[in-house]
Amino acid sequence: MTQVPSYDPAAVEARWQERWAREHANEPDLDRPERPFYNLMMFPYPSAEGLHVGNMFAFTGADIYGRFKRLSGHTVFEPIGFDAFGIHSENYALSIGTHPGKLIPQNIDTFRRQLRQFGGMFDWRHELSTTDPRYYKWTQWIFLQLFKAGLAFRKKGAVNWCPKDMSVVANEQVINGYCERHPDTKVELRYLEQWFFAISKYAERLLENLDWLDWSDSTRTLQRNWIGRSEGAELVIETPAGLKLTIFTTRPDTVFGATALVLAPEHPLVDQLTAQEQRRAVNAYRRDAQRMDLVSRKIAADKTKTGVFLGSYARNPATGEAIPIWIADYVLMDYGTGAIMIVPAHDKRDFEFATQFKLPIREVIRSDQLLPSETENGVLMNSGEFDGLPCRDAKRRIVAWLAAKGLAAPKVQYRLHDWCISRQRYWGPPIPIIYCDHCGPVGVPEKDLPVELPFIEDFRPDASGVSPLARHKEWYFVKCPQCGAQGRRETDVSDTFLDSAWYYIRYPSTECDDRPWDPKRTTTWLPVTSYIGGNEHAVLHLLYSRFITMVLQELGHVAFEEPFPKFRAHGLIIKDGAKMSKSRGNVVIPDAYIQKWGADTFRMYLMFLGPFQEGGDFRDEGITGIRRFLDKVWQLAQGAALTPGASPGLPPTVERKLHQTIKKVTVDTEGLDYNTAIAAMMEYINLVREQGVGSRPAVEPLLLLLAPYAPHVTEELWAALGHGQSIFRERWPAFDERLAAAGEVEVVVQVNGKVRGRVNVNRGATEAEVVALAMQEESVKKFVDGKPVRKTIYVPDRVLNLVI
RNA sequence: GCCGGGGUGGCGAAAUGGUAGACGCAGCGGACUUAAAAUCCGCUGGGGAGAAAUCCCCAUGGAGGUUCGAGUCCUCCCCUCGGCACCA
Repeated sequence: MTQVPSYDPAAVEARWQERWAREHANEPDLDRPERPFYNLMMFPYPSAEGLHVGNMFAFTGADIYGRFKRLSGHTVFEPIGFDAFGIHSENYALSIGTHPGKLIPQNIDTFRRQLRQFGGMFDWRHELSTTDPRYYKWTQWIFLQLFKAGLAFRKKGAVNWCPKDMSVVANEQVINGYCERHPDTKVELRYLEQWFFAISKYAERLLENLDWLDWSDSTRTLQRNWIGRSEGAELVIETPAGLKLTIFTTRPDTVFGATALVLAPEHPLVDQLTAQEQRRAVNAYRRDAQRMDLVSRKIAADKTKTGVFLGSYARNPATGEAIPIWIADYVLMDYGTGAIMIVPAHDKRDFEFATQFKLPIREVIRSDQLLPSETENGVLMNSGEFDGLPCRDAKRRIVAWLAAKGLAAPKVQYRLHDWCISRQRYWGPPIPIIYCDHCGPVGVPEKDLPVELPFIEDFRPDASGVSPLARHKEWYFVKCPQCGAQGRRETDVSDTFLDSAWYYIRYPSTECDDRPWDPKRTTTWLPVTSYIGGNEHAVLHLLYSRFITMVLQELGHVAFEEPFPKFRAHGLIIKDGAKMSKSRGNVVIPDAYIQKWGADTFRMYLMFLGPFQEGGDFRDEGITGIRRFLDKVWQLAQGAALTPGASPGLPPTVERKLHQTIKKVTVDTEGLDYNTAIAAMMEYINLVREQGVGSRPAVEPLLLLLAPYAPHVTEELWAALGHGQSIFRERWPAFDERLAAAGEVEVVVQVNGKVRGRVNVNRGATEAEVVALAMQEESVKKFVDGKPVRKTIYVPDRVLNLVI
């Protein structure tokens, strides 16, 4: 027997990576695709640490899917790029005393090398970086489109200010009141004028479309919760002095039980509503509330309620009774109208507040539950003509009754806030606006784009609330494009999430310089066919991208309103039971593993760890199992390559297993169930080896099934078997349902639901035949014990249950 | 507090309401070897009976229920991970 060459992953992988690059094997003709398939994965932020295992896990899962689609006859476009602007990069550059403009290109080089090494099917011709002026020129252009449409506007308001980042951060970047990037730093409340995008106008559409998007349920749920739709009513509350206040409630049915009106401390009508003798107390309380950052206010949820009586009264719109007006910091100015009616009997917080300040508690709902009850399943009481009505009906009836008096209107309220995109930092695309004393904020004319980010050495931010760019007068002062007077540039840059909100539209058109994207390419390739990424972006990137796409569609720039009709969330790779993070020091860098085991083994190992869509705990003990499997494949294929002459056909058991395996791997790969697909291939090769069938008909289909998972070694073996062209130009094997079905099956015989025996029958045997056979089995007879069989249940080809 | 996902051998995990634990790791025994590694073969949830082939009982976080039959469906509870959180 001739000796087969041994499997040297490093050599095999280097050879094929070089060849793929040389032959432009992964750069499809985007203008003449066959069944185009846009396979997108979330582009990485090029950190200094390099690609970590979490990235690899995500990219491998997406890459397998892309390669599978390519073998299935699609022209697959699988681009990659770098989300390289942003505070992450800037902070890191600051911490090591370098400039992000120098740091980022180095990091990108590292990422490129790593991305090639793991064997991704990337089309490098279409690589992009958000920091490239050729890219962010169009990010700025998108800002201008929103500005022109009135969807980008300036607003002064309470914003989250991170003292470490020395910048405003979005609501989405605040976690429990702490900065997303500085878990030990509380975010402060500041009142600043900022640029906002009117995403809340799109709340309903963003929510509705979730019903038909083919997305992981987990992601859809996260977005729904984030948008936070509440149905209720706005009620108008009048004061004896004739002032009108609007409150929002989801429980208009409880209005008869409202015993006080409570406003947020910042509410604009507080001054007017405060009686002379309460002025000092009220002002003191307001000052305290102002000083408090958002965090303390949020954390105060478990603390005793605080508040101050304004000394004035309003009328309960239902009863006409005078109810006291208070301010309390548990009422938030940025939700609803900043004012609420309190119904202590049927709301936990209102109950706490009323108890604290000895306000009356009036029950208006009767239910079986203990009080105070927040039930919506009760029946009204103490509510005049509405007594006896179930809550649901009462809601409608009471709103209609008050509406007739001009005191109510149905209202849908969302939790989603407008998107604050201003950042008082350096490392981002400058917001393309010029302030003019005569014309106000004026958009930079499109012909003058990009507004290039100047290279400045002193990019360090300060606590002034003004971007470092403002310190550079030559850049800062500029003529107003409208009237020619001296104007000033906007010195804030935009949020990184704006960069990543449209990169997928740019990818197919990276060559374009006169337009953000080529219309024909865009029609061919978008929306994205399949998007795979992490749920950590469910409410940031994915929501912003949907919003930007909706706006672009409305403005006529693209023809689709949803960018990602199909999205799958992959799981999280954790280490020792915890999320990987630099602070925990448990980040796994893949390079050493790839060096030791090879990219193919590492790819498969990551996919075998657990279900792709659930993730798993990274531990490297199991990796040998994958390597042993690839060694077996190598031995088998090389053996077949060395066997001359015509190959004999497969024995029936192997042939059946082959078709079962093709079926299983096809279905599982399509469903991203990679762990079970790999298990099926292992079962197959175990059988082939046991049966000693090392021939081409046994091996070649296996190589095709394995190719998306282990692209390098399968290319090598495919070539060794004498094929002149890349395995990725071949076709995915088809399975024959009849061959996959066994001729003979084992039917389990149960007596009263317990397994008592097994009989072998031909597939499709009748119930009578199976019963007859079963009754001859000693083990079955023993349990039937001569008693009459009362009932038989037969599941064809699977199980027979005798009930006695 | 609210909304989701989970809880199955020593470990990672599999199971359209139909043989629980496929596949892999680790472990044990054997072959090869001076030896080790690698490789190959066998065993491997717990308990019990038997010389053995085999056979029986128990077992999917806990307690009930539906069903001929439940890891899977229903009710209640416990634990855990993730998201949101004074959102009216």
